Amino acid sequence: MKLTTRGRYAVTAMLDLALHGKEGPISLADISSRQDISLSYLEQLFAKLRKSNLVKSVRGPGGGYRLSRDDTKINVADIIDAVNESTDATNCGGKGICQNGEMCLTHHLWNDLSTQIHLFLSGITLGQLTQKEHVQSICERQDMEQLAQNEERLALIGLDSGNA
Amino acid sequence: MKLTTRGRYAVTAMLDLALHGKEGPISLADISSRQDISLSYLEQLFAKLRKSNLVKSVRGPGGGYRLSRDDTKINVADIIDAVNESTDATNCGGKGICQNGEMCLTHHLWNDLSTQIHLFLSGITLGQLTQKEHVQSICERQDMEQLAQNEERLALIGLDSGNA
DNA sequence: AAATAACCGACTGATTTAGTCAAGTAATTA
DNA sequence: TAATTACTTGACTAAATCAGTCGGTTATTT
Ligand code: FES
Ligand code: FES
Repeated sequence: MKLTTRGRYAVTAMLDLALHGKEGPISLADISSRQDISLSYLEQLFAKLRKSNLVKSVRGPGGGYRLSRDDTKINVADIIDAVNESTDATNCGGKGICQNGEMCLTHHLWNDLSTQIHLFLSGITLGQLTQKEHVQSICERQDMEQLAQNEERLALIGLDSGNA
Repeated sequence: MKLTTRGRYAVTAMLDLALHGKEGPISLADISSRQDISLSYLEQLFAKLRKSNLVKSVRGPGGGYRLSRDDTKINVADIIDAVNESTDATNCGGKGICQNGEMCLTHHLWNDLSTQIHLFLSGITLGQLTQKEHVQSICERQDMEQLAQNEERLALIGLDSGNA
């Protein structure tokens, strides 16, 4: 079992995609500004997500990423697996060979924990998450913040071109 | 959420203690040989377990460690916490302040996962584990192996003193 | 006194994380 | 077709963490 910022970022970014990608692809720059995740790091993560067939990319201006299937068909465990963070809690990878070929004392315990975690995470789809009202309210807040940032940026550009 | 060899070793060692410590303290050397865990590393782990009041130590010859309370009163989550591997899956430590002070999109998800994991692990006591028949059979196997090793060792010592 | 076993702190090599950087490739649009 | 935009790829890095070692100290028993 491993759950670090990487897996959390991946799920967050995918949820952002599910929330905003209803029409047309979303650029990583957008996700980066809304979710405060480094653009370069997102690129790394989306390379893996694409290899696992969870997203499709569209190049060129106006391009970006879209989910490769319906958001009700993508669950959280899928995403975590895709970025190489397993939900397996055993040391042996489920093989029961910890103690030079033999099974260690606690193998069954970690195995049970693994199935527990996997059941939970694979039972939650992006579609379900988008329906939760706390997710929707946070999403709205983030949209507002991004809008404000854009206006600031535009104002700055206006000043710059005025001065230049 | 973090679960590495450290937490697994700690639980394994504590279970070994529950299984063998019915009468008298058990030395770390014993646990080390039965469970194939480095003695020095065990010392490190037991320092933490002692600080968390899960074990009591007895110094001197014949000394070792014993559980500081009944094995039905110690659960797996206790042990994992003691060696600094938390069962918390959030990034913010449950505070909801991931995104510069505000709550991130996926906070609730990780929070739910955390309670899920904690419920599971805190519901399993060492006492329960010692009752499981697969644990008992592995325990027997390990006892046999240790016995065999000791005999080998004694035989070697016998030869050595014969030659010296 | 000698043996035993816990205690302590510093140290290490290897791995992993989170993140950056720079060069490249593909698709639009003017 | 040229310029632009945005994804793609791979190499690189600083910092953190892990698993484990080592040497020495203290307490207890025989
Ligand atoms: S965790 Fe599977 S054998 Fe130890
Ligand atoms: S995990 Fe709690 S706010 Fe992000």
